[in-house]
Amino acid sequence: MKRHQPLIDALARAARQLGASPVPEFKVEAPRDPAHGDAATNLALILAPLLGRKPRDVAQQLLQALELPPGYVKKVEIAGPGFINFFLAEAQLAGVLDEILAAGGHYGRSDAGRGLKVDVEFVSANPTGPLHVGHGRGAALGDALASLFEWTGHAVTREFYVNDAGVQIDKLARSLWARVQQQVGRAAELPEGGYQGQYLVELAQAALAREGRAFADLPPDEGVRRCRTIALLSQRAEQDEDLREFGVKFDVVFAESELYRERLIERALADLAAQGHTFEQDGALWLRTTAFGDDKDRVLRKSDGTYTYLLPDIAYHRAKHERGFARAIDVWGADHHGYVPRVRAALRALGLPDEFFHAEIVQLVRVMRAGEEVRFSKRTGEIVTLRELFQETGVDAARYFFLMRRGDSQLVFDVDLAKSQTEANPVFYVQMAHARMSGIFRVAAREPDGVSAAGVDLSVLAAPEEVELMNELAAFPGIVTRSAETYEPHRITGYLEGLARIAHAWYHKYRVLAEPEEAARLVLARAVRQVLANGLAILGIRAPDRM
RNA sequence: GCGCCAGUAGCUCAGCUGGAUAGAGCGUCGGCCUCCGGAGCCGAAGGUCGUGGGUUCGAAUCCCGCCUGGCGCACCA
Repeated sequence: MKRHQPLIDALARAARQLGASPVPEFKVEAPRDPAHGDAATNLALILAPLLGRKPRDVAQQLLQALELPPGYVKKVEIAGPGFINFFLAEAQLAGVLDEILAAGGHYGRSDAGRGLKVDVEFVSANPTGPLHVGHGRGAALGDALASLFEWTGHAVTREFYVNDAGVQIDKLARSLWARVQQQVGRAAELPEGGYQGQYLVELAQAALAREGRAFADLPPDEGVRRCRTIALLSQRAEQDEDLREFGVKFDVVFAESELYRERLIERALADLAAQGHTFEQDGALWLRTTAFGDDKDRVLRKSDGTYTYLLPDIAYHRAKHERGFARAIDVWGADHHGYVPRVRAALRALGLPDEFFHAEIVQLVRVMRAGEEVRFSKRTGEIVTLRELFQETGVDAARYFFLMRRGDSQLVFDVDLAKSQTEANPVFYVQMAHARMSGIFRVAAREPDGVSAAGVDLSVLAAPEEVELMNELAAFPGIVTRSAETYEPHRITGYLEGLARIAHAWYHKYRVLAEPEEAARLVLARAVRQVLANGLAILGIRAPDRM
């Protein structure tokens, strides 16, 4: 049942009695300021112009017509321009605690997604080098989004796409071959736009050590071919290991080469052509994406006969649809955002529904250390790798920092703050709140899960901080739903910081153990601990019992 | 030039399917340790919400113009 449903129903009935038919949409929500009660509605403000009366008069009449279940509210008042504020009875407020204890690790889950199959593709880094901090942000965000969809009742697949068939891999292979030659003292130059990172030097040394010096004397074609396999496997293995340690696990790793092997690319091309969406010009084959919302037409097959990247991507997304997904969500870096309209247009051309494809764009990450920006550039070989970052800050802090800003705002990652063990560090602050709640049970020598609300008088939880806590706890399921709907995990971090703040203040001001309110406060402490843990679980961050 | 994203406190950012006095953290200043963890808590100062219009009873939030920054505008990926 939706929160405050009895209130919503009663208000709607009252509105009908005043002659509003149909009843317009109105809100019942928790006011920002606790002094405005536990729930407030703008119904009178909405109704006033329709009824041609002043909002406060309408509010007055609504209250006269309002019939609520007995014992539901403690106090009702008309405030401001015509808001109606409700102060709920303690027993009503405390109902959320029963709910949380009963649901446990499921509190906040919903079936809003009705089992819809969703594919979340993220990271999808080219296998041409180590993962950097930008990939880390994509990894944290994609994983959290996937988790949010699970929490809202979707059937989720986490997917990684490997570009193992493009020209970048050729460059990588030839770069490695050049490094091999250099290792044996030959003057070889990296190819134009090749990969300059130190990791290829190390890989060349490892390859020579394993294959022997004869490896460097292979014919160039054969050597490059071998280098391609060596580089691909080694880069993929390293990326997988980084991701594993970062706490991200993929259900599917899909290789571009599979699209060729399965002839999905030719099929996509043939279907597009058969439907008359392609044309030839200047020796190339074009897709008429302008007919589907793009601002210019795009080349599918270049005049040299090779395909552009767009075509495999079309085939790939269509394959996702054919695999049964109702939604395909791609987490992409900001440098790819211009690519969205043409993919969308192409999928329209193939007749896929518009809501099938969603690209979530992640803006760039700047790393700050000791007040200065740490520069990184893949081209010059100087980079901040994801691994370096999370080894320094810890995985929890890194994930949290990547998630605490909206994806479409640029992120300044303060390494010193992420490492600090103080209240200034939000992830520490939230985890500390969980540890403190756990500490109460440790001192009481009780298992948190053994605490029950049965037979406990929860109406003694009447302190302002306690009312605020219960309202905050009750808001959690709505936050999860909204966060999933808007693709915004940062709503969860913001919520957790708010909940932690109230929890710390409550903990500091009131004792739990050896007080007359002990039984009720233990119930509250368990509920707070549970919701903190659930929120952290969505983000893939540990909820420690002690720090 | 065109497109996307952003511009909110000294700094980093929330708030954006319109709602009450625009919030948090950092930093600054000032309080609080017999007491479940002071690894914490409480308070103060600090804002023309880039800017100019518009819609509305009501705009940080919606619409339009302009300014600034990032990214993108390939027969690259």
